[in-house]
Parts: sequence; C-alpha cells; structure tokens
Amino acid sequence: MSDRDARFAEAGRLAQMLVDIARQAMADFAGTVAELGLPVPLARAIVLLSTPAPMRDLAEQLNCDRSYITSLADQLEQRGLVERVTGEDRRIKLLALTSAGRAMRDQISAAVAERNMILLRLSGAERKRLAPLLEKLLHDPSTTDREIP
Amino acid sequence: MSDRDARFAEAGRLAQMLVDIARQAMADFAGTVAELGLPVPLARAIVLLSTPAPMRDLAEQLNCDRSYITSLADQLEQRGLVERVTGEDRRIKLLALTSAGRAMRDQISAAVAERNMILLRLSGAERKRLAPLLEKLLHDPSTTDREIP
DNA sequence: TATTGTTATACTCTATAACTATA
DNA sequence: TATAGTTATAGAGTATAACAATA
Repeated sequence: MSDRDARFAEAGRLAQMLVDIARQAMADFAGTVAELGLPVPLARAIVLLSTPAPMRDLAEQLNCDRSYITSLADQLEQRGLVERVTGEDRRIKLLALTSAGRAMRDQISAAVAERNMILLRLSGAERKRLAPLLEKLLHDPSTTDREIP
Repeated sequence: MSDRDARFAEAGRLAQMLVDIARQAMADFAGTVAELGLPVPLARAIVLLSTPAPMRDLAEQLNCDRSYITSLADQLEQRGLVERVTGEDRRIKLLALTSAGRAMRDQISAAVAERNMILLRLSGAERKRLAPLLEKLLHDPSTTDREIP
C-alpha cells in the first residue's frame, strides 16, 4: 500500500469514528429527551429558544424550511411549551417559551449535561487537547488549502 | 458560575462541535454519493458489502430492522448493484455486489477519500493527536467509571 | 419452536408550492 | 413588490406486525 493509500485509509477510519461518536451522542440525546416525553425536533427547538425568536430565525438555526417551523410551533403550543407572540413588525411571530417550556428547557439541559459523553470519558487534559482539533475541523480553512499529493 | 458549571458548559460546546462536524461529514457524504446517483442508505449498504453478507448482518451493522433491508435490497437489485444469493442455511440470503456494484463501491470509496475533511483540514501530527481521543470516546470505558463531582 | 426474510401498512421528519397578511 | 408565516400535499426513511419458508 502506498503512503498515500495508507493516509487515506487512516483518515477514513478517523472520519468513521467521528461519525460513530456523533451518532452515539445524538442517540443519547434522543434517549434523554424521550424520557421527558419529547421527540427530538421539539427538544432541539426548545433548547434554541433561550430567548424568544422569530420563526424565521429558528428555521435558519435548525437549517430547515419555514413551513416546518410552523408545524413544530403547532406541536409545541399544543403541549403548552411555547406561545406565539406577534412582533413589532406584525408579519413576524416570535416563539417564546412558557413557564412550562422554560422548566422543560432546564430539565433537558441538566439531563444532557449529566450524560455528556465528553465529560464522562475524557479527562480535563484530554478535553484541552481535543478542543483545538475540533475547532480546526469545524472552521473550514477553505477546505482546498491543503494538498493531497 | 461554579467550576462544575464551567466544565459542563465547556463539555457541552465540545459535544456540539463534534455533532456539527459529523453533520458536515454526513452532508459531504450525501453530496458525494448524490453525484453518483445514489441515495445515502443505498450507498451505506454498498460500502458495507465489501464481501457478501446475510441481510440479517446488514441490519445489525446499519442498526435497522430486517424489513428495511428487504426494501434496500430490492432497490439495489433493481439498479443491478447487488444480487441475492441463497446461503447454505437456506433461510439465509446473502447480498453480494455485482460487478457494477463493485465498480460503484470503488467509485464511492475514491470520491469519499478524496474529500475527507480530516485529510483536508488536519496535518499528520494533528491526526496523530486526534486518534487516541476518538478511540477513547468511542470505546465506552463503561461510561459510569468517571465521577462528575 | 425459533429464525430469516417478506409483505402490508403506517408513522416521523421534512420539503415544495401556493396562499394570506403585513410591510 | 417583497417578506413572514400558513396550508395542503407529498416524499424519503424507517418501524411494527403478521406471515411464509426453513431449521
């Protein structure tokens, strides 16, 4: 196997591990919020609503269509977790957590933090080493600036 | 903010980054295989079929129900990428890549390797530092063996 | 009786297009 | 006319339950 192939293979394994770890983390999140009776999309929205936000903004943060936010908002309203608040610009509706919604948000945060895999499995020193690597992976240095000979 | 809270917050950020990076990697994979005309679930199955495997095994590796594998197998067969081969135990059907399937698998592997974010964004030294951290996150040291004071 | 795969069916997540109200 | 949200509808991905064939 050429040097190049070896590097490809090694990087492939790392990428696979990364995806598997994230899958595990997402499954953990799903399990955690399921115990609170929440489907994942509703829980994600609640977590983002630390402060009232226009539905449009939520669509951007969740990376989905505005029409889907309508559906999420309907479900959250039915559960009494958010209310729609008409904005100053009367086209805009803010989603605001109700007190039940805030309580739910606190429960989610606490439960998620407690089971955070990174805290459970890595020491402080290891977390310090991990952070800059993740930063670099996340903040695309334009992707094309490194050569693969 | 207490020390404990600070650690929770920091670990939360790391977990979020990890999930975001994986999402990016998965989107890259989806884009790559879309160029080859494949939906993600079919591509994932093809990648796993380096050697013929019972449908039951595939279900386990893809972490889904056997009935769904039936549906994937139907679609792959229609595209001429796999064939069902009855096993020695005649209840079992192996999925085996056809030559077109093997060609597709090679194409996927090459395209994915070329765009591997880890290769594009991390140096060899950085990859060396990342590997043991991912190993540790992946191979659950029973999750409960570390205390969170 | 237990296991493998199949069928029929249904649910969740999400998008698209056309619409309404406001700006 | 452009933007925010809504409605109706549809598609992908996946599961559940009942079933057939084989062990």
